[in-house]
Amino acid sequence: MKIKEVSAKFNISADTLRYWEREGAIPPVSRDKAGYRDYDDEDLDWITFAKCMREAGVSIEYLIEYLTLFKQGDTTLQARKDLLGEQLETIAQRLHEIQHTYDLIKEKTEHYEAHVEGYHGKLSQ
Amino acid sequence: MKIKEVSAKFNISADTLRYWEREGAIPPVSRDKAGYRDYDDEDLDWITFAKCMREAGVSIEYLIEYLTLFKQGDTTLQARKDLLGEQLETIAQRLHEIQHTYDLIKEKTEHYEAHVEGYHGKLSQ
DNA sequence: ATAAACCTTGGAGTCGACTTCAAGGCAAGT
DNA sequence: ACTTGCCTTGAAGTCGACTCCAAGGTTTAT
Repeated sequence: MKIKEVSAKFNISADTLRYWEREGAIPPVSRDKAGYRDYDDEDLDWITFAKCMREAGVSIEYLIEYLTLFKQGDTTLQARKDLLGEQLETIAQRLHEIQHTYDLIKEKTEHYEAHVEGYHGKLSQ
Repeated sequence: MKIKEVSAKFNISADTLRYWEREGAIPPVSRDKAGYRDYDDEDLDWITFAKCMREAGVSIEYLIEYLTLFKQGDTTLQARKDLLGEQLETIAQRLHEIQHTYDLIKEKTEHYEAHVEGYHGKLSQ
């Protein structure tokens, strides 16, 4: 799979895909005879993972750290688990913050609902 | 309330508080005779709001837009409600993304749990 | 065989959100 | 009066995460 297709499939710019790879947030993608990136299923799995993590606000640095451990093999299983656990904590916290804000805005919009109606009422009387 | 206290209370740097005000993400704070910022309850409410929103990933630009409408008075009630509704949408989406990532990592850590145990098992036998 | 549409790399540029700096004013304690 | 600590402003600097650019190679269609 070439970079443009991957870009379309994940809705991530080709530049970003190259950037992630350059930085070491995903493993190096193998190239075809022309020197073009040719993504295999494993590469796509890494992109899925990276995309999820980035969407949840996890930094590139963390991804690099995780991949670095991963490349070092089985002896880093515990370290990787710890790293993920740490992220899980952070994400859970973020989740609650956002939930909190969601509730606040929800309430605020309902408040507005009442006010705007009141305002319309005034206008129509 | 002086800037340092506010900074401590909200755990937001004084620089950031000044930055938000300068940008128009919160209303101008009145000054005492010395020219120092003196935050009143309303100011604190705005900071609470801004902090919540920022934590949920809402941009400074949005806050400026909201405050701009707010300053224009009651005629912008509907516009403000719309703006908040829009944000609510975005935040709900973000919430789901993060929830999704949370589940994924949770699963992954459990997976690791098994593997690490397996690994320990191998070692201890 | 030539153009159009891909791809490559290295490096520079951008953007949002701070953060730091420089130069200086006020204020409370000794 | 002097030091220490907090405050002010405007401007410049930083940082993370892209995003764009230049120069050039490949592939596909005409």
